[in-house]
Amino acid sequence: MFENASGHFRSVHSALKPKTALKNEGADGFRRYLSQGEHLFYEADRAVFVYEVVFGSLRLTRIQQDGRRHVVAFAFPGDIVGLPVDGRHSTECVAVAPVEVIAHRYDPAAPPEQKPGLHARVLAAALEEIRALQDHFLMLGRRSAAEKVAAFILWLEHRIGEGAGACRLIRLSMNRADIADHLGLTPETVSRTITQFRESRLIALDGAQTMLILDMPRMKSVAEGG
Amino acid sequence: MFENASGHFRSVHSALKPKTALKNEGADGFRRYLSQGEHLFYEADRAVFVYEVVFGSLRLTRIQQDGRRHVVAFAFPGDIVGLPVDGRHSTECVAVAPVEVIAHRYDPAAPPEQKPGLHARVLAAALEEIRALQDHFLMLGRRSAAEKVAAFILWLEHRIGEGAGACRLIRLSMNRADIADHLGLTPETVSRTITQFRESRLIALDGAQTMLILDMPRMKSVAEGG
DNA sequence: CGTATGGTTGAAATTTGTCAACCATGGTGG
DNA sequence: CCACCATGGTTGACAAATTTCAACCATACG
Repeated sequence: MFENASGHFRSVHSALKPKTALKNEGADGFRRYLSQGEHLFYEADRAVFVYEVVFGSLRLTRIQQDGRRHVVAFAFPGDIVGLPVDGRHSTECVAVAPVEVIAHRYDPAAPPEQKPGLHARVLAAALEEIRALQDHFLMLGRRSAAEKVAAFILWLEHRIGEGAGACRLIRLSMNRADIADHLGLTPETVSRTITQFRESRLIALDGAQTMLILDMPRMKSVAEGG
Repeated sequence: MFENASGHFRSVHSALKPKTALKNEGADGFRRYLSQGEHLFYEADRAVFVYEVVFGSLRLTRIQQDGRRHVVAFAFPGDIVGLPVDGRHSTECVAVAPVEVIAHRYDPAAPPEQKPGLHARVLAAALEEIRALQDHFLMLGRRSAAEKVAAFILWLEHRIGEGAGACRLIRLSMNRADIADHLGLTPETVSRTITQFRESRLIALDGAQTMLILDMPRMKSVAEGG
């Protein structure tokens, strides 16, 4: 259950900056801290704020009538999430790891002169997100499971990869089901594909969440269907 | 070949409004006319204008290194295409039917006060496009070919459907390969699926490009995996 | 009327999904 | 401090769906 998440991150940060978060509630640029599993917002919520991710990982999800879920995107530090469509959020947003965001009160209908800096950033974020979504299409379109998973690993590496000697280290904050719902695969297929990558020494794993890319060039070639 | 497209639409419009198109070249709000197969812009072109579609159908495509193609979107009257990312077009844009657009000189970095109306419209278009792309994800994610094609037909109906007695008429301006590359399927699978729909009296066809939806409720239920 | 393009159909092969069982890990409670 | 349990992850065998490759048909245009 989400509710019993350890919360140690949250307590740390809440302890450090609780007054900021509380006293600025409703104002501009205040911070919010989420522990794993907590919602930042829900689909169809009235959108009052946009959020700048400072720390952690978020998952943006849309759910269909029949219950099927689609993970539209993952967000990492530097991203802006919560762009409104017709004044509402078009996805739900959940922390998949402890998160810190800055909330900015934002109304796309308001005159841009009012907050020129924020307005420009939101527009840039929107245009950038369009490209990211288009990139994601190339990932979902007629591609094999191996190509999809390799492309996803490379994208993650690009966003949150850490150096590790000659290799690159990725800490996966999302689980296999999240990845599957992002790539249009089943968790079983994702798992099998990762196993194949491990058996062919493309990657190494330490537990399920820590991945080491052993051979970047080959990973790139797999992602491109080589 | 694109080059030998009939051009009769173009000639009509060029004959009617050639001076407007020419004398306003470089200015704001001038019109452009394209015949089938002509490019409005190419991927990675420097983006100087955004285009408001007045008439016709456009196809937005991204191409991968290995030559595989993805149809990111189709655009119809009322849409705005050509939103820049980092000052460049992120897709190529081709007319799949004769097209009329209004070109607006647009620089996202310019102060919004300069063209408040256009700026607001572009932002709204960007936010709307994000939702449309997210919707499209639900279409590409783990869904059967029948669900994808049905959802696409319903979307087309919503955008360009015409009344036809109790039924709804759609004039498909794109070919089967375009649809396939949009849905992440092969042209053969698209064709087979449409044939099934016809055989089960969900739709009727007049040639390959004119489709009549005979049973909207059932079409909706197929799109949702019913 | 012939040709080219796009569309359709068929049969076989491949991939992925499904269902089920099993394993690993980490947090909880004894 | 250790055992247990729950969750998520992995693996296997089978079924289902889609792709592939090939041939054939229809339509529009020269």
